Amino acid sequence: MTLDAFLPEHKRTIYCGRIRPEHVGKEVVLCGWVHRRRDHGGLVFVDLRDREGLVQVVINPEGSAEAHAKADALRVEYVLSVRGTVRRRPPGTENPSLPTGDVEVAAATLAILNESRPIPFSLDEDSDVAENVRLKYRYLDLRRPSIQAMFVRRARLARAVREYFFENGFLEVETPVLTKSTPEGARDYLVPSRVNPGMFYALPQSPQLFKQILMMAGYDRYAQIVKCFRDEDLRADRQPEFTQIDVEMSFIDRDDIFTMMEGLMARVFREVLDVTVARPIPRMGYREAMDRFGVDKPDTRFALEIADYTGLLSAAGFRVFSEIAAKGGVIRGITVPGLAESSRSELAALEEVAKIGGAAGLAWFKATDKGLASPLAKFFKEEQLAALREKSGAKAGDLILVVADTFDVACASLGRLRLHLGEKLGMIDKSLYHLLWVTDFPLLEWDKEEKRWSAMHHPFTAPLDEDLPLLATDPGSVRAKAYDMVLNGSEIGGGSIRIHRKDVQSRMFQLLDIDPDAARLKFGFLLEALEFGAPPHGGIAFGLDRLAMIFSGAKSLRDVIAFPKTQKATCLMTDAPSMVDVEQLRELSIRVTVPEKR
RNA sequence: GGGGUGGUAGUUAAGCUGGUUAUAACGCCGGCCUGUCACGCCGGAGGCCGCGGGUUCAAGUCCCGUCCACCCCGCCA
Repeated sequence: MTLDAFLPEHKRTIYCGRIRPEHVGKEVVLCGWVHRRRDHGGLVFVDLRDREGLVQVVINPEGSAEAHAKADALRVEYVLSVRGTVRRRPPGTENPSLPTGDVEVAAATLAILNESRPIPFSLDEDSDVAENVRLKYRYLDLRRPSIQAMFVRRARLARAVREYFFENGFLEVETPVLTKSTPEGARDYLVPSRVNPGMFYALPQSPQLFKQILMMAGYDRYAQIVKCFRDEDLRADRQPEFTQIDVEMSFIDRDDIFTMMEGLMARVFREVLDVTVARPIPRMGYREAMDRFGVDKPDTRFALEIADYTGLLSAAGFRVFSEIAAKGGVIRGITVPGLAESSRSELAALEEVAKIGGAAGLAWFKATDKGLASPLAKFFKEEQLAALREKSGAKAGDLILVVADTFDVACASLGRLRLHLGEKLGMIDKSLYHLLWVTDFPLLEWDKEEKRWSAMHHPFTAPLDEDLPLLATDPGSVRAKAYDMVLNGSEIGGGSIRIHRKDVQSRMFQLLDIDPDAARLKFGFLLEALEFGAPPHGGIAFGLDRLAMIFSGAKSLRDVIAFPKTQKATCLMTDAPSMVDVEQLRELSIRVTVPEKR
């Protein structure tokens, strides 16, 4: 078949999805894809689709014999330009499920600008297609209206962010993508330097050091929407390249960051979702979050909080419990409403959930009219059981689930169990958006494998002033001026007030067991900059992709990234990564040590 | 590195304890059809059952290995 050339008269005058009764009588030119064709032999209906939606085009042999002759060849996803007149649909043929359903376009001329092979999967919204197929033909998947809606929303989000920072006097400064590999943190993506054989750049895990340097350079308020790269294993909410809303400010303390960022949240929630954010956003200490919810990013849309029974259940009775308590462990539990009738297998399933968090087992107590029923009941005194029931607040019909283990394991297991049950029992109101600041994170955490302290946030995070003396005596209990923003149980941002004094920074490196020579080699420029008048400063970075994901109700980051990577960090559309020419490698002074497959 | 789920036509799935020619729906191709909108009606084509090996008279089905996709743990300052 011969295709029509794209002539000036084929240029669009209006989007398909924008046509309304107010356009009745007007001549329009539409450009779009054939979403569906209904050929009645005589009359042909074509649903023409573009970015803004779809509209029904009617091709009548009596109206335009030429257009009708062409219509016979039309297939799904052919690209058309249609000139025609908007008219009201005959009474009784309106389609109320379509925004354009009261009108249709009567085609006068029709240009077939391109044809399409039969598409490998249906673009219908209700068709459920395997993700690997969708990702291979990502350009087709991206045509789906619901996917396009996500990218429209994401673009609106990014625009709101830029406008907010612009209005508040922030400067957008670009930072390098080819930069220096730094120790600590995630694995780097490396880029070989051809002109410096044997040497490598790293792609930034974040522009952390550059934004701090910008503060030292006097740029005061910086914000950038920027790509970051981390070579770690993927998850539904983790991609190797992702986008941060990166922010840094000078001459500020934590409250200034909170206030400014609460303004940002209010702005984007208003612009993207038309939701009002209640300010100030609640704050919770890290320790409280762990105690009450078992995680540092609590979903506060529902209760089901964790209670501590260490004192209560370790005293005499059950030896497993008392031994764990004696070793410094904890005995904690959650009280689940209405689950006392759970079967053996249902309880076993809950135990499996707890085990993912590391728990060795899950104890349970069923609250009845008479008291607490449990295989463990015989190990405890009547008063203990009564006290447990009292403290748990369990009513008849409720189920108390108990984990006894180290603090970390108990938190991980019960936190996971809590989310699992909250979801399963429909305790989460999905229409809610709960924002929360989590503050006072530990400065350091003990790295069991390397047997040394490592920075929980990053090595440039300032300790709380009142905890400074503890640096020498009890580093593990030092809290940091670090904070995360949590939305519905998801970490959407995190930051800190930075160290701006060289002596404190040097002590930090000392604690982290980074010797002065190594520190100079890796961060020499930062340490030196600290000697030339570094202002007090701090900042934060938000995960733009994660925000877009939550705003769209997506289950995976891949849904809100136009060209995402698979779990093995490959791109099914381009087939990246791939082998390169030997000559390319020679130029880069690189030899590959992987044996060739077959 | 580890645990789990899945892989059968272009797509989505069925195929039980191994047993004639591997089913269905949608899509595709041909024909008919002037008010449909998941249009309808008639006819047709379409398969390396992910890949490799094994057990067996016989494997889509059982066993071993492997690849791919997804979820999770570790990892992610």
